[in-house]
Amino acid sequence: MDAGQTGHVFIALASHPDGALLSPLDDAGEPAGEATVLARAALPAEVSRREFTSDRSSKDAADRPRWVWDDTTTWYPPLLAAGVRVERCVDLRLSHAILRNSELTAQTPLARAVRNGWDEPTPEDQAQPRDGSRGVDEGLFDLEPEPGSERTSALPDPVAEFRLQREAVAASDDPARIGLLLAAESAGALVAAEMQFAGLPWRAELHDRLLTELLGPRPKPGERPAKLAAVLERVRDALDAPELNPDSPVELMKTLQRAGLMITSTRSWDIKKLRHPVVEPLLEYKKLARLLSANGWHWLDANVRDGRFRPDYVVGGVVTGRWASKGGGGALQLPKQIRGAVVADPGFKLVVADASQLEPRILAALSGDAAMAEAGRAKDMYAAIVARGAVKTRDHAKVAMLGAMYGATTGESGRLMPALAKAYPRAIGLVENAARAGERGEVVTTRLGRSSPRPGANWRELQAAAYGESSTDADASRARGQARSWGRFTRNFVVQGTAAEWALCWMATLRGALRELGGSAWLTDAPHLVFFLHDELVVHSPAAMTDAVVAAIGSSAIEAGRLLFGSTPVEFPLSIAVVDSYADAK
DNA sequence: TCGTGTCGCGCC
DNA sequence: AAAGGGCGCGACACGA
Repeated sequence: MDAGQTGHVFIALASHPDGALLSPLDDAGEPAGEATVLARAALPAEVSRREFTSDRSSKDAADRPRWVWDDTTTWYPPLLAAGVRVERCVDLRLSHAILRNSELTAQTPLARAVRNGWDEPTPEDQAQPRDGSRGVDEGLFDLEPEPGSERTSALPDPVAEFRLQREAVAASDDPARIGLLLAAESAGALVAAEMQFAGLPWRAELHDRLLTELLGPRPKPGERPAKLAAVLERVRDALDAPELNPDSPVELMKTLQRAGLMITSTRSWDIKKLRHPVVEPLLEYKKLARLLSANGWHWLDANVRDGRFRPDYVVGGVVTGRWASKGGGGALQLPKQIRGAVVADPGFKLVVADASQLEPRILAALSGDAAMAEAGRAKDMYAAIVARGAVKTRDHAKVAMLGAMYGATTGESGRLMPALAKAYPRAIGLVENAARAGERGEVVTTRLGRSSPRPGANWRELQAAAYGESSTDADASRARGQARSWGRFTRNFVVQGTAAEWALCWMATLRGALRELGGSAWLTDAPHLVFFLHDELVVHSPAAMTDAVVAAIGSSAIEAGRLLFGSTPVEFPLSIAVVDSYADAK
């Protein structure tokens, strides 16, 4: 992957009454050839032609096109469905969101412009009744949309926007970093579309078997499965409450209190601390009930088709730059209990890789703390922290590092902080500074230039009021609490956000390597990404090619570290497993 | 009966 | 071993 700074051919795609308008552009977004109009139906063939007439074997990639479009989620799926992949793109909507907020581009015309269509969420996110029905009052002022024009008016001219974006990058405090971030984000958008197209291999019959083992056979609608019902009876007996419905927190809390238990919540973690015969069956009930409602037969029916689970990934859906998912899938929360349903196709393997202790390593590299970076060279960073003598045990090292990144102040984690700060002053100083900035309402920024949002109007009013003459102690206390809370957010933002950048670079680099490995084979016949979970990814690969895939995953991780940090002593080790079933990884 | 808010819990 | 960050979702609670 590269930052797209120089030498590339850009081709903007825009909706047009007759189909699509193709506009060749140069680095600055100025016309670099004649614009042409194509019928939509002719677009895949033309995109394919432009991709393949590029000289793939050349080391100089200057003539490979970079497709410039408003939104990857609207342009790319139809191309994939037509059997056409693209190598690179510029996703203007995602790029705009980054440039609009980044401290690195704050002084540019793009960032200073009034909010416009590019600041709106992607069209799919806008309210649309799920079942297609409309309320009676809706539509009174609706005009009949012209055929094919639904999206045309959604976003302004992509060529003008692209020009503004190139200008903003060039004028930024660090064009290489922000350029890399935009390239990585756009590559992520391509991966997300390709992963949804390919789908995660999912064996419904194995899922059903897992559910049956844990819950009992699939019950009639409205009934509890047998094993869940049995556990429920044990809960009711233990509390002498034959009608109890533990799914109701209110009811459960009252019943527990009636049984003499001092409790103010019904969370498993709180219930675990009680000593009462109900604890064991109740925790068991909660676990099984959760499985049934979140990933039971209903989930299976709704989300798995033709042996594939195809989640909706939302690139940049989290303010820190992590991905989110939407729809009933819950793709980023797949419980370990059901991962046994994810099984490679015949002749294929799953290559599952995750970055070990990613966030503490990111902090070490980001801060340039030589002592922590030294620990960050080790395969087990926490053990290395113990070896330095900062803390006594590996568990302490882990809890202390988590506390440093999340902002723990109390408990064991809080008590360990002074020792950690003494051993690693620069690293801890970095997160402390980020926290103080947040408490003052200021913005913090990741390694590549993604900036945190500013706190909302309520927060600012609360802070201002705390300093007013009529403020009470309660006002001041509440304001302090809110300020610290925002500080914990900005503290975590720099680490989580930079880790997300590392993961994006890792995945984008790997995507390119897998494409090389696949040669002329179509996406799903060659090794291809099928899942991504913050610091973990899964490649579905022909069994004969897994050695090469493992090597590519490793070299991509090294490249990601180099892209973000240049030369750093910190290493980013992976644990990689080649398996048939996802449940067998780790 | 509906939409919205809260809780609890899955993942990192 | 702690209760600190980020999410999405289902179920329940509640008010219109």
